[in-house]
Amino acid sequence: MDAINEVGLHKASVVMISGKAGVSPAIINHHFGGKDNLLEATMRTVLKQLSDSVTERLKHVDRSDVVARLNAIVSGNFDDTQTESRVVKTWLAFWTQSMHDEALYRLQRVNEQRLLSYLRYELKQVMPKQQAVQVAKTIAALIDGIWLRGALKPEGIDVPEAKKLINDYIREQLECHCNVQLTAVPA
Amino acid sequence: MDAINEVGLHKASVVMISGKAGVSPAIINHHFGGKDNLLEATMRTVLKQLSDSVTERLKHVDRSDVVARLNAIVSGNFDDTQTESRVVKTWLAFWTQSMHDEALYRLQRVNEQRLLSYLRYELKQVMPKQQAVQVAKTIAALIDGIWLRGALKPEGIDVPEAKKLINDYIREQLECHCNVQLTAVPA
Amino acid sequence: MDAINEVGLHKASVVMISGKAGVSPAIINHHFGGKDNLLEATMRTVLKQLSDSVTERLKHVDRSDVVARLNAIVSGNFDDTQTESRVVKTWLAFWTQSMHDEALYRLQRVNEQRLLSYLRYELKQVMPKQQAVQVAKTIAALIDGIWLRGALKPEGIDVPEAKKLINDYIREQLECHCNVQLTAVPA
Amino acid sequence: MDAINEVGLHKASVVMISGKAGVSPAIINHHFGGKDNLLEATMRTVLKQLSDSVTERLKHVDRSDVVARLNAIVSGNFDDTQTESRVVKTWLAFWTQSMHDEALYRLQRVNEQRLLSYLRYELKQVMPKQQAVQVAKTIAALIDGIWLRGALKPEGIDVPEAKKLINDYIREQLECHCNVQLTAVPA
DNA sequence: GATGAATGAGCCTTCATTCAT
DNA sequence: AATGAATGAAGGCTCATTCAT
Repeated sequence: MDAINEVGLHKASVVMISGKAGVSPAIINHHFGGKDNLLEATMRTVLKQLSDSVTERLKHVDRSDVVARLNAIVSGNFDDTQTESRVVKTWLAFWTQSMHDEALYRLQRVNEQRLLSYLRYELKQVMPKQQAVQVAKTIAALIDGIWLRGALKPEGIDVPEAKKLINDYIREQLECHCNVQLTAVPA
Repeated sequence: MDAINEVGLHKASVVMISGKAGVSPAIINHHFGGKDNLLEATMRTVLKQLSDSVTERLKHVDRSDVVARLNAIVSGNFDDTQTESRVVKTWLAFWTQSMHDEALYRLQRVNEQRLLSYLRYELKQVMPKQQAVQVAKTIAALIDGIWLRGALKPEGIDVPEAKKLINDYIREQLECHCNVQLTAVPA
Repeated sequence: MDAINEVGLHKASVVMISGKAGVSPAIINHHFGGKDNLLEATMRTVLKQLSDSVTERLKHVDRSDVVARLNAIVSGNFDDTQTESRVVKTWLAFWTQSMHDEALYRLQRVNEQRLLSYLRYELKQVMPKQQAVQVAKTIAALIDGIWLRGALKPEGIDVPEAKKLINDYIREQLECHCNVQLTAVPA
Repeated sequence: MDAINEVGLHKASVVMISGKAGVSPAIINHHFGGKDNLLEATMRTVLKQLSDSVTERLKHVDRSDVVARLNAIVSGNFDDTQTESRVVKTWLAFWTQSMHDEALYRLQRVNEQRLLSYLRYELKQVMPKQQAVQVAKTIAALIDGIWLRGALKPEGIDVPEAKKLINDYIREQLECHCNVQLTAVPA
């Protein structure tokens, strides 16, 4: 990730990467079986961290407080581990690459669906399924859109602002359109 | 763009590109001065088309109908010229590359600001400046987020759904929070 | 020669040369039939100037004043037309190239012999033939050696010093070893 | 050097050179860091051999026998390692190239100065400093001039004749003009 | 006579990968 | 498990030269 951060995936040679890691280039092939697989392994780590960030936050939130749970999901997506410059650039390289690499594509797809699934689950507590699907898509798009726009700026992602914009949307969405209480009745 | 679509920017060699264009590899360097500059020139064309898509649509909308104008801007961003697979993949490669190439970065920055500027201008007709800034950011993020999520799917971008999600947000935003009429009074 | 002066023969492309000349690259091939032939034509011009420099000076010197005639030959070899940086670098490129190009080699050979011939002719007026041959070789070597050493310095050739060193040698040679008068008796 | 000998520096491609060496082209860049640096490394070797040739000969000559020491220096400059065709052509290519390559130029400059320095040191034992400087320059020019003229002939350098011409000059110079003994008095 | 557009061949260099140690 | 040396394949780019105009 440090190599990608500095020169981009394309110019991050195995020699450079192994140099930063303090090992020989050969060992990378030995362990990972090629540069492509190294990127895949790297992303598995990052995706695991993302998953952990979200589940960890959800643990500490009451299951019936939908807004808080949605906020927790959003917050997890903007965890420090995901907004560092080196991670952000690796993500973008991963996305670009996933369009031409089956293994990476599957990884990306799983992650994409997981976010939607988390969001839908919560939203369905307080609104009709069809609407929940739509709002989930919108929230997911907001997360990715803000994340992407932040990634493309040298200042990086403004995490507090990101959370504010998305959480504002969530609150308004539930206030304006739900004739239900914002806090779901416990199942 | 066809070459990027098929194998990605990295593996799209000058020979492959020139082959698709039916010319010699040398002429590409002669005219564009290298592969990097070719990508830049390509993106200039795409960005011009995006700009044209938006301005063309705005021309046919009453200046006082803010919602319609915002919808036109959104629609322009999902124009056919921007949602083709080959264009979408080129965009993503461009973004990734712009993080390590000054010339590309400037291009990307200009485009980013232009969208925000268009959105803010319209929103300020019907809401306080500070709020307009925020809503503009949210709409921009939605456009990019939905665009990105669509880009990463093999089915491509679902344009009608994209417009619906974003326009819903716009309508709700103006209905819920503006004590002004949705159609601005003519100046 | 300007192109060679700036970047060396190798990197002096036909485009660069034609640019400096204010013509199209194609015309160079049309007129000279290739880059190699252009170098040959250039050297023919330079060699003609060298020849003219010497003969012109000899015209103004009494045929019986051997020392003065030798000095004139030396002086001709350090004429302004031969000691400019652009000419000097072209000469050196020519020499290097002449080892692998038959046409250039012939040109170089003719010039080499001409100098020796001039020198021998004069020296034989005042010393035995065998000795004249040797001294001629030494003078020729001095001319080329000083010229070369000057060529390799950024300050260029110090012409007055060059002439002094060589003419000193000539004078001493004729003073020390010739029991003949320094001025030959008219034939 | 074999490649330069056969086709000249320009046409001596890395592939040809590596072919002659029985290795892959890539290893040349790996070890030397490019074709330019390979030439530099080659010349360092040649210059070291030249330096060794001279110092080795000087070791076996009495410090007080100035003529013999000068002859030794001359002889060292016409050592077998310096007069082979492949070395001679490499030298000439090196000179030509040194005019447009900073690293090569420094190398060339050091070598040039070293010869003058050696010569001056000996000459100052038997003549005034100012005169020693001049004679040193003349001897150096003779060495280079004869070397160059020999280089340009297909027969190559006639080493015995070269030494004779230069040593004759040295002897005459010391006989004619020095009111000192040819053999310096021991310090 | 002169040119601009275009090309094909070739070169230097990079780099992921292999293999003997 | 780890490495240093080495390689083969490929890529971007340059350039002398050609050709229709």
